Amino acid sequence: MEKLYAEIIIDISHEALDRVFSYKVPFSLREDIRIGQQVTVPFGRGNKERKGYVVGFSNRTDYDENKVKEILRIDADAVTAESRMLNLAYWIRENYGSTMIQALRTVLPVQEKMNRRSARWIELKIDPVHGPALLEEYFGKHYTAKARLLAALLDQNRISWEQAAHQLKISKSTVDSMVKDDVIRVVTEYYYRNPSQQETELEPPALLNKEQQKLVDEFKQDLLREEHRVYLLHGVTGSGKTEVYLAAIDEVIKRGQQAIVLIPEIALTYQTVRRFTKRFGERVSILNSRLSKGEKYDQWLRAKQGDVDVIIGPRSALFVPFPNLGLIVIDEEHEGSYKSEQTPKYHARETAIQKASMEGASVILGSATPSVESYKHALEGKYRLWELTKRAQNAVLPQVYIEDLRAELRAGNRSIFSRRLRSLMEDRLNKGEQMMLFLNRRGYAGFVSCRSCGHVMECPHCDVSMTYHREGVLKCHYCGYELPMPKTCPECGSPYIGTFGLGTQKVESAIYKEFPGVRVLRMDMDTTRRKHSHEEILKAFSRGEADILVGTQMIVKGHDYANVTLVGILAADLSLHANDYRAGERTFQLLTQAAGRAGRGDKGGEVVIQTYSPDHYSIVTAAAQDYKEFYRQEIGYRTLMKYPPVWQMLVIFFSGSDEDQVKELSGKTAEVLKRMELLVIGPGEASVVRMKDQYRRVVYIKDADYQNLIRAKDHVEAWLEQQQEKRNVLINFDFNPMNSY
DNA sequence: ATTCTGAATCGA
DNA sequence: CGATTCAGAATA
Repeated sequence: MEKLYAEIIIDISHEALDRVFSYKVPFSLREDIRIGQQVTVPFGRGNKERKGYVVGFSNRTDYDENKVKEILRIDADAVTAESRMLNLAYWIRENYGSTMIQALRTVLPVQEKMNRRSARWIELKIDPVHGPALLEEYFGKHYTAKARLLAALLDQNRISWEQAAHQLKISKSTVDSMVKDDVIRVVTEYYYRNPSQQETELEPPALLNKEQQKLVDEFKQDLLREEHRVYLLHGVTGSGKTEVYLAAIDEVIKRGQQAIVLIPEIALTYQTVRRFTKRFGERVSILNSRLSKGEKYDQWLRAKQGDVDVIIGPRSALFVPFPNLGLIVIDEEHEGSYKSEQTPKYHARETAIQKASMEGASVILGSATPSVESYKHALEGKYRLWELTKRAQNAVLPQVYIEDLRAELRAGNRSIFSRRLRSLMEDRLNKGEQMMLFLNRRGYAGFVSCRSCGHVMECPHCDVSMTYHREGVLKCHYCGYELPMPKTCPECGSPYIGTFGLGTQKVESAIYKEFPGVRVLRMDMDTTRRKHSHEEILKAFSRGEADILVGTQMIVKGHDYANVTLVGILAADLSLHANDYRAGERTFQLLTQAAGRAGRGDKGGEVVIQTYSPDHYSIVTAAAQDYKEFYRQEIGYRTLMKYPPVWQMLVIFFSGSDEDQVKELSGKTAEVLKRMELLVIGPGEASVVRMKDQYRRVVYIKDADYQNLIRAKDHVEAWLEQQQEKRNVLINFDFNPMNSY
């Protein structure tokens, strides 16, 4: 096609500009211009220079030809989005609701080309046999600098530029002169900045057990037949899922293809990367948000040029431009962090499956507690279900006790530890074994209220109760606002103002009080704010510097400690009564994982789950480590309540500083939707009515068909466009949300 | 998102 | 009557 006109997306995120604009391609650029390139174009009345992306070409235009402007230039130092990335961006925009430019920015994790790092070396160009003669000549002429360099080069055949300059005191003019005489040459070698920097020796692959081997064989068969499926690998903790990933990746690499490994949290990168480098050596790389721009660009380039086979990283690593992608592995696929918090709110699992189908690659989803979504797909045959039932290295399941906190209270036990937990803790302290106590709330106490009038201290910006921290401050966990703890009630002046509920800080104090002399480490958002504090605390614990590790959910992820033989979950109900439909699932996952921390060595372990709802199916099935029964109960609840994955759900979220405007717009939107014969709930207040001084309202839509929800989103977007009055209300779409609103 | 335009309002 | 402000329109 003649490239007379280019279709350009302008780099401005606004719905009104979220379409293509035609520009003339000047003759001088016709040879070089490509789809996906970043270009600079004049835009608007002032012909202000703007960046844009080429998304297509045409030899005619529907627009008034006299008004069509010319592309100014191609931005050579920008990264190009290949057409497959553009296609994926279109898909993300369609399925999650965003502007094209937001979707493009998502699939282009690296935006800008960085200078390559290089090293310069000086090498001998003449045959070394002529060296001594030349050296004589230099000495004769008192060319001392040249002689020094030549002598050094005869000794070791290459010398770095830095070494020559600093140690041998050779100036650039000396080098230039010798290069001119064809005695030496200067070579420039480019290298990649390497963020992983792990010197690990290669290890032979571990022998697979029968179960694992069967799955890997099946994977091989499918590859041979060019069948690219999605596999759900359901394996109990310690059943060797990673071995299966490694073997599958090995197969893909043998075919000359590459693999992406997604992991839920940056904190786990180090451990994971080490296992992969032990198997695949240098050809493994990482990509995450903590890398510098230069490091990111280099990893991106290595992948693009086929210099790495495996890339490991969180959600965003999905968009690495491998030339021939063969496999995407998603470890701990149930994790909420795979869903983006920013627009477009894409889910990495769904997006990975889409990407894989576009590029002819396979997907392996792995988890000990699969998401209800994935398990449903697996049972329906949409995914291939793989199961690993045997724990490796003869490890045994821990003994789990459920302790009813109501019964404790009736028996006169007012401590935060049940009688059983307390006696087991004493036992472990006597034996010198370690334990972990888990509580899903940081701070000292839940909330602060007045015993006389019932007034609860709330954040002035957020309509949530504030949390007491031991330093005598009240903190808002939503916006970070802090207040000194008042001496008297600000409402009635009564001095009887006090703390209620339980936080990790209070647990720590309670341990010191009930077990004097015990060594405790606490790990939560407040103690891990510094960059490596997370790893430092865990390392200190594994070195045995504490008897008890107290923490929020961050302590239950990964990390095996042979000496931990007791895990206490102090209040399992905290996550159970969160007001969203995933609360039961999250509780099950949390408890299963926490229980999995006990007895990773050969000592066997015990787990105590303290709860006010000992009969709840999430708790009972987690204690029994019975995923299938949990799924049966959970899917029943989801079916009954028309929740995902049985039905599909779209949340439209409104927020703004003017409460009336937010109310009006959300109300009107709901009316528009109700006319579409959709199941519309709301508008209602968000669970946090006001956050950072912004009023928040939500409308929920449910439908059996996801496509209908996309249609609803498109309809609302079009309708909003028509609304004339100036909008000061922010509107967000979230499909099948992971967190509550 | 940003800029330009023309109408409405303001101050003398 | 010119200056200033503001809503609205257009962006190729």
